[in-house]
Amino acid sequence: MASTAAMRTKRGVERGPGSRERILEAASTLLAEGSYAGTSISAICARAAVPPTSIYWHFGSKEGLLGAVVEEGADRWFAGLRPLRQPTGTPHERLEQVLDQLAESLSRQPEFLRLLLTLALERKKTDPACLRTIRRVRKRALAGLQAILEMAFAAFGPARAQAVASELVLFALAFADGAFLAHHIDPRTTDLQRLFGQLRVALLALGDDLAARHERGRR
Amino acid sequence: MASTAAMRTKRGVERGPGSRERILEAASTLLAEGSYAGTSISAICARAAVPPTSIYWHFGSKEGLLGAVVEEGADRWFAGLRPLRQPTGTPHERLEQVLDQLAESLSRQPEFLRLLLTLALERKKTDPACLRTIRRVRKRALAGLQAILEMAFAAFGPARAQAVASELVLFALAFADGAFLAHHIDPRTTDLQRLFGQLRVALLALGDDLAARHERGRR
DNA sequence: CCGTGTATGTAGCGATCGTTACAGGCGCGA
DNA sequence: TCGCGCCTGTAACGATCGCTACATACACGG
Repeated sequence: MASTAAMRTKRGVERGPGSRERILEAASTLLAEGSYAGTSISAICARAAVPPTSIYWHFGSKEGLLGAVVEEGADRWFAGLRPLRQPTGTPHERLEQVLDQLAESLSRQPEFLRLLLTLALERKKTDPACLRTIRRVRKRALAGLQAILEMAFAAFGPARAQAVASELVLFALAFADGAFLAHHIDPRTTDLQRLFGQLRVALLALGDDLAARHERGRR
Repeated sequence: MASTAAMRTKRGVERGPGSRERILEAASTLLAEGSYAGTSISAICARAAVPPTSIYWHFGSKEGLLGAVVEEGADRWFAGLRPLRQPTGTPHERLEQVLDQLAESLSRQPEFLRLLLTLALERKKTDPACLRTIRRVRKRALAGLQAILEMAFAAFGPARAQAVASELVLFALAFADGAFLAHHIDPRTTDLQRLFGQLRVALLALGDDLAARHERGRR
């Protein structure tokens, strides 16, 4: 039943030779390079060196496994992000530092991102729970991005910086997704560094544009 | 064999009550909202009201059907794009007109785009033929986008406009992909119009930035 | 009328899918 | 030593997968 995964005690988790973690790792990898329907339980078993029954004991079903992969994968992914150093200098320099760190963090663990994008695209009708998790992860990413942008636009003053950042955060995330996708489709002709450099220029221009418009609106 | 689909004569195609087209349409729809592995032949048959043998007669295999869907879907998609009117006015106004038309054209037939993105994300290891087609479609889209951007930056002069456009075309496409994805994931909180408006400001700023840099490099 | 080629319909192939029943190994408290 | 709960191993379930052998229906040139 559904309670099996929840009722695991400390002792049980400690004793096992990490089979649960191996399953999650294998499933995460295979799901990221295939699709949900295209990733079979038996393939996950083979990769994790585990009998099918172990998967069902830990996660109850294939859907349950997917949920755990997304949920715990998100935790691990956010935990793996390098904490950002406080940027210094002009807004231009601040953005450059901060976007460089971001791009590096993103390209360091692309697997989970690919998994999320795949799931978001393919699971239109089914599994609202998974979609909810995806949206939650996305919200968390947006919050992180917003903090980054606020740092970069801090020269505008805190209130203005926050307003500008919240306006631009969706733009930045959409672009980051698209750049990631382009790199996935055709890594040879996709220069991520140049793209993120262009993003920096674009964000600065958008920030100035917004600031000017706010200024004009205030009078 | 593989020759079955190729050796269809004019007469045969004319006679059929459009079963081939019904299959393509059904497959395209189902593939776009599911995944390749998750879309079964029987589901396509049910939707197209066609026996499985018809699919195999027309396309030889599931892979063959996928290839035809992508190939002919691309043709139909490009054919369905509204021909762009020649923009007028300042670069700002030109870009606005041209991006508005583009956004409208994109949102009018999102199905094929979703299909392409799904396939691009999920089919990492397998099927190089399909990936090649995806890249070709992408190249065609890039060429179209480039023409659009050249129109918008025509005020820079033809040579400069072309240089600027070829620099920015990857940026624009990445952003368009990302915006499309964001809208797919969470349509409620994604304002495509605003995003494309921001893209316009960003492209103009990037164009100016590039022009200034070229100017500086020339001296 | 017959023969030919195009396209559909019927029935079922072996393989694999997600899942489960059930027995057994293992480490623990009693 | 025993029972008990955690976790693994064996074997198989019914369903569905992609695919095919084969017969049939229809339109045509001869």
